[in-house]
Amino acid sequence: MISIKDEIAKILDDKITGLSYEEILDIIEIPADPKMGDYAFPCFRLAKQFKKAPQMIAEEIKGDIESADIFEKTENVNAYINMFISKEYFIKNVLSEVAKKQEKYGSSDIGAGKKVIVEYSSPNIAKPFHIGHIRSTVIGNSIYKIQEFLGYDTVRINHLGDYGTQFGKMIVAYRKWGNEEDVVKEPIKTLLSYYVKFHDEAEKNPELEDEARKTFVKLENGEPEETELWKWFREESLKEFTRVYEMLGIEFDSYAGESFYSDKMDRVVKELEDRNLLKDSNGAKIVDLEEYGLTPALIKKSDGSTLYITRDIAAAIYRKEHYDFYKNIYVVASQQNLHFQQWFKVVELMGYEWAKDCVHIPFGLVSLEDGTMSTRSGRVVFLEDVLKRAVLKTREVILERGVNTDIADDISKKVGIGAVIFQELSNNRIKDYTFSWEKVLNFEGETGPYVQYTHARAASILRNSEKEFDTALKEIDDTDFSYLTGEASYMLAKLIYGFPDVVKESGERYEPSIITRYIVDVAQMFNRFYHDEHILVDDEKERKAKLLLVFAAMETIRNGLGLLGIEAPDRM
RNA sequence: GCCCUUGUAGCUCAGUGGAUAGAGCAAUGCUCUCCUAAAGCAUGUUAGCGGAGGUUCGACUCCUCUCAAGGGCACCA
Repeated sequence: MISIKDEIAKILDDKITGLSYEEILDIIEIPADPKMGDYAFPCFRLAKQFKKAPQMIAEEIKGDIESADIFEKTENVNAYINMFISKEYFIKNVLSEVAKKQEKYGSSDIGAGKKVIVEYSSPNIAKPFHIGHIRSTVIGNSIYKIQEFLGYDTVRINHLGDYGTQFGKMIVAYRKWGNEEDVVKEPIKTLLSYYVKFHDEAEKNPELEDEARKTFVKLENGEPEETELWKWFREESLKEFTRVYEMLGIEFDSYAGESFYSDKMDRVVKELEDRNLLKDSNGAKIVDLEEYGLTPALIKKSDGSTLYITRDIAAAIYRKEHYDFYKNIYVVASQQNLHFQQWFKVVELMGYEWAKDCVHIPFGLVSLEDGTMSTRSGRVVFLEDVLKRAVLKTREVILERGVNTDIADDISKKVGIGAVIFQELSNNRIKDYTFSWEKVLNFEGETGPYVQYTHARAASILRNSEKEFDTALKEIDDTDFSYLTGEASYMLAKLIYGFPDVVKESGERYEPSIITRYIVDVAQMFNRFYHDEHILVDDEKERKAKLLLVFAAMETIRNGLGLLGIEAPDRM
């Protein structure tokens, strides 16, 4: 696709002395109101340099460029040079590009040959997968998809919380009160009940804590019995997590969790010692970070055991050596900001220049209407329940609308789950929010179902005129795009044109909501076009041109939804 | 006490220096003999962007101070 902005920059660069091509490119903007043009070049910045009033400069430059054939017209308004692009030229440019790229439209190869690791989801074994976990899971998945679309080689890592003293507790509790059948039947719930019981009992009988610690040491030392139990807990938990991942359509390349690094931590401690970074403090070993304005990083407890900061450092080193990443991304709650700042700094002090390539992508907190979530007190909303209810609600709506029952199941899954994901990815990830059933089950306005519905409408039109659309695609060079210069169709084409930049921006900022917002805009504009203009008109040339626009809108929405991890059903 | 984040319409949120600050929800009215009404259209002197200073030709956007809410601050992860 021809970059219109580049074309304009070239034209301006020929006429303006004293500004580089890049500077010009940087100044060109898109006016807030399309009535003011497709692109604008504000001249205020040039006033000092040229020692002239901005209005005059604008007038002169305008005179120099107005004859260029990509412009329909140019205007000078309050020192802005407003440029109107020739509509047919513009539309042809965009629609040809979408027709050529199709499911690849919006993608890029800027990441070619570079490896990006995305760590996300990372639930704790034997603990419920609740609504709080949706954030890392869904945001991380979308970030992975966006990076991949930008051409990066990606590795998806689920850094399971499968290690630590808690497993000593679990093993002790299981041996005391557990039973195999219950665990197999309902692993998470059962294991959690053991865990809760352990804490209750430990209050009366503190020796249990000791026993748990000793048991964890046995596990660390690879004692067969403990290892066997631990493996079993892990597998049973994973089965349950996998069920949710399947519903969400999420996969991982690696489930190397905390336990995977258990034998890789001595090396970290040794390197820290060799570099004289470790200090004794109240019997514990720390890295003092005071001169960087951070509290100390606790590497080893006074009892000699390690902490998760050490595991994260070991994991990062392993990943660098094993994958040689270009970026190492952690999609983890903002509560852990300090933790990441600390260990990124420690890795830097260890002399690893790649410390700068590690990025923490924080996100805000989810709370419930009656307060923060608490597993122990039962104040928790299970993610699986949310997904199931969304699917059920969708099914009701579908049946009301008289959709064929044999496709109802498939569609209600795609739409229901899509609604939940879409909602999650609608706002800037840093915002906190309160979970509400009413909100997650609302399907009107700026929601997933709205966008999917728009896509289904477009798909339906193309289905109804399949053969004609095929020939329109083949004969795209002969298309008369003047039929698409109406307000809604031209604005729609302009929006579609912006998709590749939107993908890049959301990739650079690790912000999926940019795409969510954008596809809502595309859907809104498509719906306006759909109402304003009849698409399957009698005139063949007009019909073909319109079909190409419908196709471009549909592809853009479909590709955008794909980047969010949401399916785009062809009918609903 | 220190550090981080957030504070924009009744509600939920967009808007990472540029032209009169935008959506959705909620409210009222209208549009299905016409490509799917999970849609579209119209109606708000709806907020001057928590507050005060400053930088800039220009600030919701950058800086300083301040208020409020959330999170974090060593042997949990």
